[in-house]
Amino acid sequence: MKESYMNDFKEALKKENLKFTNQRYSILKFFVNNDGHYDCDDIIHYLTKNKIKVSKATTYRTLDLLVKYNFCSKMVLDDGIARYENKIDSNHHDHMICIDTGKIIEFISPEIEEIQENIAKEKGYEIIKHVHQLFVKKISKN
Amino acid sequence: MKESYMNDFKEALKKENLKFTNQRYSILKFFVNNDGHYDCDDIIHYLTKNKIKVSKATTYRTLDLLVKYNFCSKMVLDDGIARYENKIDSNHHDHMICIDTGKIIEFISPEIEEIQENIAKEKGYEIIKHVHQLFVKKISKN
DNA sequence: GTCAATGCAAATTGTTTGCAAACGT
DNA sequence: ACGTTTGCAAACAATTTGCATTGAC
Repeated sequence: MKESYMNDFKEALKKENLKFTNQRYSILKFFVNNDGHYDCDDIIHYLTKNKIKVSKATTYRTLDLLVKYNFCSKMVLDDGIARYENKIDSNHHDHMICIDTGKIIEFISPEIEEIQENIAKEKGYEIIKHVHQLFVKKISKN
Repeated sequence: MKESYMNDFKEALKKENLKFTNQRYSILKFFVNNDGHYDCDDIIHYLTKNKIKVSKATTYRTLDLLVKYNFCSKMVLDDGIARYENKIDSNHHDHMICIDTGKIIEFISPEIEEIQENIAKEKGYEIIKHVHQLFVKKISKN
């Protein structure tokens, strides 16, 4: 299970008629090794620090591919910056974002998942993906 | 109730030491008269058609103000474009977005609202705002 | 008349694209 | 050797900002 993503990745590349390159591989591995939410620059800085040369252009092009094949997911907050996170062997979850610290906490609620499925179904739709973010503040103890 | 937003608006302006101008007023009125989700250009086109001159700069500056004082809300989808909608005397709701047509359907679920409140509370947080979007596709009848 | 608001155009920022050089097969 | 990928720099698009002019009070 730990290695199967490599085969999946190679299959995805084949399906798109793309070649296996060090940059593509390194970006994929970045997500396997790093849990959390990163923007394009985060990824480039990390890879550069690890002596892997990769440009913005290639990073964005690869991220699109990874999103398309469900290796990671994209989210855009109100600041307009796209952030990406690992989706490989990580279960689905949603996000609580602390508006003071920026800390991101993951949560999952099967009840909510079920209710929203039903809401969509009632209107004649099926859910392809969803975004559920709670912007929160620590409760003060006063 | 229909007019109270004007007083609220004037109070907000006073609180920010800002003047009541035709541009600010017109953008506020735009939201009162138009239900739906609009980006900056939509608003400018509408106002221009109605013989009101307003620039991008002013529109963005005013939208920030309206969001800050809860006259409207901002949402940014994966395309990175900010869309705004009326929040005055319109009840809270979330969004289903058809990925084929772009159509936006509103929904509300008190159960979900309650569950998410509890999730936040359990982690010691209170919800300031939230984003809940279902990206959907029409169910085909095959 | 004073100081803030506006509109314009320039600047900024995140992302995308065209193209010559480098790389995978 | 071939066609693809890369990195760079230029192009783009949404948003923000600086500044001279206009407008609210």
